[in-house]
Amino acid sequence: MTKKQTEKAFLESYDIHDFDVPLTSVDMAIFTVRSEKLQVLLVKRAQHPALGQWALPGGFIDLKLDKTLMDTAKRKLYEKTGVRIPYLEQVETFGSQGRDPRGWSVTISYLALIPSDHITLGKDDSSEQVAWVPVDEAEDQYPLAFDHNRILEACHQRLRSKVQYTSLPVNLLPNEFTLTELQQTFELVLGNTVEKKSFRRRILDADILEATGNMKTGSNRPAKLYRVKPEGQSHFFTRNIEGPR
Amino acid sequence: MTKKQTEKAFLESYDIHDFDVPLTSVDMAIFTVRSEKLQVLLVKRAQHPALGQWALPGGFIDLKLDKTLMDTAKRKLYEKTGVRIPYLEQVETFGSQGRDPRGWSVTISYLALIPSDHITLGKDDSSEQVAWVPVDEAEDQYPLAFDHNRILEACHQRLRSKVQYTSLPVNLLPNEFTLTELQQTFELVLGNTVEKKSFRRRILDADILEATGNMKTGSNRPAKLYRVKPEGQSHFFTRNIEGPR
DNA sequence: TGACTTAGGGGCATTGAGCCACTAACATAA
DNA sequence: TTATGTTAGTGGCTCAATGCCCCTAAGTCA
Repeated sequence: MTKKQTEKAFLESYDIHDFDVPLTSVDMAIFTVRSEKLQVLLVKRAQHPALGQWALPGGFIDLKLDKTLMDTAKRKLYEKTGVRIPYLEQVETFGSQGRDPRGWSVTISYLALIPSDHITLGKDDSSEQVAWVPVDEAEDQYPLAFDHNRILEACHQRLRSKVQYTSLPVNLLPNEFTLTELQQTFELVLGNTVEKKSFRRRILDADILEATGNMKTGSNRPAKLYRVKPEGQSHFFTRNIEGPR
Repeated sequence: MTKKQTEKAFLESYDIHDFDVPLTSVDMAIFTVRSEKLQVLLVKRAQHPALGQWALPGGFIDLKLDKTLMDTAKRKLYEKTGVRIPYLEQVETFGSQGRDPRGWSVTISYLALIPSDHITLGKDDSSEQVAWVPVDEAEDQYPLAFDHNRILEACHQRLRSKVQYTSLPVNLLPNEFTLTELQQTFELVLGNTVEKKSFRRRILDADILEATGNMKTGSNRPAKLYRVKPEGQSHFFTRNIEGPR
């Protein structure tokens, strides 16, 4: 018997149902900016366990539909928001004996950023109650299901941390935006102010934006409109931005 | 019937064996410095699938023994190296339909750093063949089992990236070390040279080391010995280090 | 036409890193 | 005892990026 035949025989006799394995799911923190606040999407659980509690959207891997974990995340995001191509990044995997009453479970958490003008709730047929909640409120005033408060904090922390040295917040804005809007979005995510000149120098030197020539009009000098260059999605800067002391 | 009773009933009737779930495991890249090279621990698989191929150490979660994913990682690390308290960090979770011939599978990867003087191979009773391999060789010349080449690259990349702005490499050295040894370790991990003065300024300004007063003797000026301050395990710097142009 | 508001940039001060050369402290050999 | 070689450790200049302040630009509106 060759080694290959042996492996084939092994695989034929293998059945995962014979083993004790953890439950494995995907949960995600979907962020956007609404009413000048960083907000996160929550769903009210329509099923046991934790029925009726607020939770991060998520669910099990569909072994038929999904080819990768990212597929599961994309599917969930689309079901909840109707957004197909957002910024999506894996954050951290939580797994323990007690985090789900059903037993040993593992959840892979994802961070999603979607533009504020792309929100179309209710594509989902699960008839779950869905709400956008300011992140600070969600962290401090909502007792989320399972360990979702911890997951949310991990995602929020990752977001804040990456904003220090990347251009991530462009994914929270519509296609076209002004530098002032971009700066305000940075400030929202960072939670502190940013020095205007340093910010503009940094963004423009990074060469990730292109002006669209149009102007945004108001009762003052119009601002140039920019959009992200095709390959400029996630640029890394060299230093931090800090506000005035 | 109250809500709580309903949940209890739900949990009693719940059986994970009724569902299709992915296989879930933990794999890890254990790094150390040997012969002035960054090396990684590989094991030769003693079981199907991929029997006889080199792979990263890892295995399934023991739902009885392990309370968290970190426990699984610690247990595996101890089995292979005899090290109990290393630097251990979760890196990335890989999950897909095809990465394991047994079917849909998920693996949570961990990065471990152990001091070069703590290595005691063979605590394991699995009688697997175990080897330290220079990382570059492992990546380029070893066709690892499953998607372990990709996992190794992710861990290696995470390590290199974090060395840019943290003091991680102290975990690759014995308790006491000289600044020159520390610099050499940084250079090994980074793959390029580091400017001496800048390096020392940065490390000492960070205030994460304390001199032990002793000196290391040689045929030249003795170097001060340092050790990591109790709470200085993983300091974050503000900027990058770069070698001469 | 002047007041008001936000966009955008000029230019200097400050800070931290790169760099090189210099001194310090040992062993060893003449 | 002294010269020599080697590595440890530092002083101090240069350069580049950022912080900071304030000026100008370009609109609306009364």
